[in-house]
Amino acid sequence: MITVSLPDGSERELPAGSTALDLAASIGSGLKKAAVAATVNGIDTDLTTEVADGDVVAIITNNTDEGRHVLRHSTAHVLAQAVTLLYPGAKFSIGPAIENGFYYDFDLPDDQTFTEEDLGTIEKKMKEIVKANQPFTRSEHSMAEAKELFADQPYKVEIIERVESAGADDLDAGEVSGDVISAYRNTDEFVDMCVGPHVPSTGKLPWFKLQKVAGAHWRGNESGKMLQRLYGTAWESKQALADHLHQLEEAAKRDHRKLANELDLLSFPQELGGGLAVWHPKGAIIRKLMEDYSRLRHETGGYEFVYTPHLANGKLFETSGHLQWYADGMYPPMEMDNGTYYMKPMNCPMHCLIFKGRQRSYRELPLRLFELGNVYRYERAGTLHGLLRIRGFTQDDSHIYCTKEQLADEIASLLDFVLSVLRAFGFEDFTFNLSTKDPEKYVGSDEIWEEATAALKSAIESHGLEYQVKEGDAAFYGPKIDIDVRDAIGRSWQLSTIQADFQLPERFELEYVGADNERHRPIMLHRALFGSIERFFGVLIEHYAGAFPTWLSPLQVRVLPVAEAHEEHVEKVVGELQGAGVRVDWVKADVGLGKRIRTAKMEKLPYVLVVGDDDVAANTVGVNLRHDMVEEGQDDVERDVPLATFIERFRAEVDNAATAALNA
RNA sequence: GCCCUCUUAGCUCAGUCGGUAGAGCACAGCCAUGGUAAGGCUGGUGUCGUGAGUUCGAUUCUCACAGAGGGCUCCA
Repeated sequence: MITVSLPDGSERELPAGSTALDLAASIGSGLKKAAVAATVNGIDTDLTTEVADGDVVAIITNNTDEGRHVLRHSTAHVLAQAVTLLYPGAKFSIGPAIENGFYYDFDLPDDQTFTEEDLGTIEKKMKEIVKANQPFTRSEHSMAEAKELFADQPYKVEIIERVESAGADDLDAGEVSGDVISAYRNTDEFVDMCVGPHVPSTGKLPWFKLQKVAGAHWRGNESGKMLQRLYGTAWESKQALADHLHQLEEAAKRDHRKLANELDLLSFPQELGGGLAVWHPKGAIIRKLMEDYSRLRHETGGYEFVYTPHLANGKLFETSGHLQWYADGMYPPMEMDNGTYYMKPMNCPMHCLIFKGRQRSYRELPLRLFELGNVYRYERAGTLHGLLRIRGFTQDDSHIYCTKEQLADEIASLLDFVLSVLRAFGFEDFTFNLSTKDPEKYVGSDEIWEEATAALKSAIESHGLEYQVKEGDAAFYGPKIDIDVRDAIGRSWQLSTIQADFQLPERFELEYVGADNERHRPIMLHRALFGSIERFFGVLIEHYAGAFPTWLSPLQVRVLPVAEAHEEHVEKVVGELQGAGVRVDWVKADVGLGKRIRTAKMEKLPYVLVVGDDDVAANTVGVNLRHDMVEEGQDDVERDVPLATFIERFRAEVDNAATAALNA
């Protein structure tokens, strides 16, 4: 007998030669069923591994993140086997588990490609493999043996050779670890190189679904061969799979492109060109509110407003360096009789010209220039994505020129500012990323990088905020803080950015006169809170699922007369609401009330007021709230509310939202 | 830019194995005058993304281009 200890500290006796799976079975049949792998003395391993006397063993179950990772990875092997059966000669490269699922990259013979229809066939073949309950059998090999074993899988051989030459990287990590190559065999024909662990057999993997076919460059390199990637999702139970698929459907319903169209907010006319939007009246109301709010905050926040043109002489972008580094991302030149002009991809060079417009004193610093600046970037066709990646957009852009000594304070107050603005739009959950110097690509002295990075860091820390450091992720011109927000359904979006810049002040030879009467070079901060108005609006649509809070709703109230006889009175009600600053309309009673209510609901209006005989008599309204505004246990309809009472409540709600936003 | 897919009425989509097209919603007219999520009847609606090729004939097949979707790469 041997004795192993469990994570809770308890010990268990088992016959010698027992496996981790035997241990699970000895604890309970439920555990045996849920077990997918084990951790023995801190190392993840297969359930079929024998445990030894004194081992510390934890069973990994399928309803944990770790367990799902194992079953997703195992499902990827099933996918690879199915593809090799259906497409003889198919080469497979890598197939890791990812968040919520897995993928596998293939290179099909004779330039064959997968289409969406093939997914069904492949899925069917995978189900057969699951039904056959094939074992995952681990074996270990020397490099030479492994190359022999995978002789007809060139991508695997390439990985082995990279390991041999000690050049393996993160991309290879799922395939190989250490000097010994491990492989998992399902059948006589199918074996895949993999570090494991895996489930004991394919029968453990029934709850998966193939989702999409995509292209992917070999080794994530744009010049690498284009492989065919299949994505799938896999879960521990039928319910978990169904829940996940349901969640995806819910997310799809929030898609800002779909909602922008349905709610008539904006569109991307084909005639306009890719990645360019036109804002319709309803979208424009929201945009104007966002801009008004932003301007108000900047006005009270110590910023000076500037305006700069949409295009500029190319010489400006030579000075700024944009033409040197980002010409590909700019709209092509316009040759004029007095020079070559470009659409501006950024506002900073022009703000630098304003700084440089006259001699500056340290007494003016920090100088904060603000502009809602329209910029144009020729994003590559394949990267466009609704409002989230667009070619013409508006930055709530500011450039702050300050002294080295002012940097830390400036950044700290910026963080307060950013958070308060984001909170006004309903975001509560933030993640901070500090990007540090890329040792391969940077300008400026090491000292100034260190100082600025320390300033950014201490600003975050002094706010008691959690953050992640992204080593080497900074732009070449300075370190930065990016702020991700979490939306209503838990997705994360990068919005705000605060970037130090040591480059542009040099290139534009910006100077101020210090207290010492000497000339000094200022430090420049770039920062955007929304990031771009367009992108922020896209995220906002998805965050609220199109049901904007009342203060942002394009139309806040709709009044519905029950019958024609009430229309005259309704016009008076509407007039009174308009007088109270409500964005309101009304609809004639020539279709059924139920139908008109339904239409208003589909338009996601916060308030629908119904006016009938009683209301005309008593100057009241029936108040119908949008679903998400109804509080727990409250009825969504309240009858006989005096109009004055409704207006009072409405003003309290909207004014609160606006003032709360301002005071946040 | 690269791989796969797609583009038909205002919207969502069906369809034509090559003979110029349909549904629901929306819209218009008439009827119904109705207190909280689709009242009834009738009707109109299309350069079938753009251009070229093959063909007696192309919305359908081929190619190019544009736009979109899913990915890869990229994102100052």
